[in-house]
Amino acid sequence: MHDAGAINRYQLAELGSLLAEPARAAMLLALTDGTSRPAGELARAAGVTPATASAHLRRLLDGGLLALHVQGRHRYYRLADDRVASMLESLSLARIPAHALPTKGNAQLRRARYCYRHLAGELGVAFCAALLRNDWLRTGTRGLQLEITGVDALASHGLQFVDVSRVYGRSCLDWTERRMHLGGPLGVTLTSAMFEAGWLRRSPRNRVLIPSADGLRRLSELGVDVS
Amino acid sequence: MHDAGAINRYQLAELGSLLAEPARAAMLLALTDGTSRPAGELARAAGVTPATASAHLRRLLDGGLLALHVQGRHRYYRLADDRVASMLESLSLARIPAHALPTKGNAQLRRARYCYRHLAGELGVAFCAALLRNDWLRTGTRGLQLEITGVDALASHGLQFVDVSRVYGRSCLDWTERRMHLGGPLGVTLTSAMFEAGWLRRSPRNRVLIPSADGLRRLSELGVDVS
DNA sequence: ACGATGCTTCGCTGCCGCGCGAATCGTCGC
DNA sequence: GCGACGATTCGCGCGGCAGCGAAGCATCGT
Repeated sequence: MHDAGAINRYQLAELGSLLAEPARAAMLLALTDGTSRPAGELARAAGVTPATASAHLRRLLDGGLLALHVQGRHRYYRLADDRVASMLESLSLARIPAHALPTKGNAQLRRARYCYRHLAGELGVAFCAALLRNDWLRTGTRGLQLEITGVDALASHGLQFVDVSRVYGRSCLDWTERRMHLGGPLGVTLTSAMFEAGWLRRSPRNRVLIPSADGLRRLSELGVDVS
Repeated sequence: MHDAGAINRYQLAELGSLLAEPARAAMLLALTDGTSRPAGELARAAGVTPATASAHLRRLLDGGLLALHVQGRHRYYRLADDRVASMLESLSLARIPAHALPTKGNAQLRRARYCYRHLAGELGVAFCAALLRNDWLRTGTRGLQLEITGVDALASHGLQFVDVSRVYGRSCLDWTERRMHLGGPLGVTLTSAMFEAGWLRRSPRNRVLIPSADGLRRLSELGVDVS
């Protein structure tokens, strides 16, 4: 008996074999932005025929890495949950030499981007830091939790969202910043609220998030370093 | 050109195939405590002949997951760096159902354990939280950094260590706590200092770390919640 | 110098699984 | 209903690789 809760060799090997095929890896990477995509599109993304893709998708589904949503004759696949997403992010990080991280270019992507439906990048890190600095976010037993004071502060600056007293966040390591930001259900909730408040909008082409002038002003008022 | 810094499908698949074999997975898991082990021992741990183990170890070495230290006729393998270790930790986390995480039993292991040569578990999380709460730890551009005030505070409570002005830490997600603690070179340095100060000692059998009464008192004085 | 020990390399066998085309199932549009 | 379309299942060929035993190489002990 050793390390209850720890993964065993067979579970790790099973997980590895799910990643071990370039076609499956491509599918997973195509889904890291949190979108749901039909099987045919994933087949094209992976560069294999629909028949082959179907077999791969079945394995990923059985392996618990994907979730399925059936709509008419389409079958939409997405990452099973945000733990799978952050696993993929951390794997990405693991394979990149540390000195290569602060990439030139891609300034927009470094600035603010979508990381499985929550805000990441410099702005995401700064937002999370501000929440912590003001004691609006605390680490409870079940994850990161927004304090009442935080809810009030965000609301007073025009950010409206549902009751988050039972919504928990997770710390998510950022692959460009190598610093923590707010993920999990709480991160998704707050990011969605920013969309609705017009603070942020998505780029149609990639994972870049574009803050509005109003959004930046509001964030700045909340103590977020938007420089 | 997309997502500079992100892993591509072939890199992810290569990484996956390294994990995909139970024998290799067993070897990696046997090394997650940060030890170096000779090839023969790893062969026994994996349940394969030395010949087979040698081939596996070569692949892991070429893949950048292991490092090698030759001493006489022994060849000692260890995890290449702590990014590999935290990658393995995050993979473990990904495969464990959320509701199963707060495991009964293994109280000692949940309490404090070795995570690739730094302190993890409840005590690790609480220690990191205290550092952040007192503004002794800040997130600089190159990683987590200890402030002068933090160095002084720790020193005044009897913790002695080398100059850490250029030693950076990384946030490391904990698989029992699901919360951040301090890893990376800085985490290793501080944990080593705790060993030398007699605050902690290792269990000979597993990854459990046992705090001394004096260590708990010192940590408590530093604002760490040791309850 | 000699055998014992730890580890690697070589040659071989067997098996797993990827990829495709063809066929099948289910749904949508007319 | 009927064909068109998305997706899955089936059967087959082929490549890669895990596993072992035997042999080779380096080092330690005496």
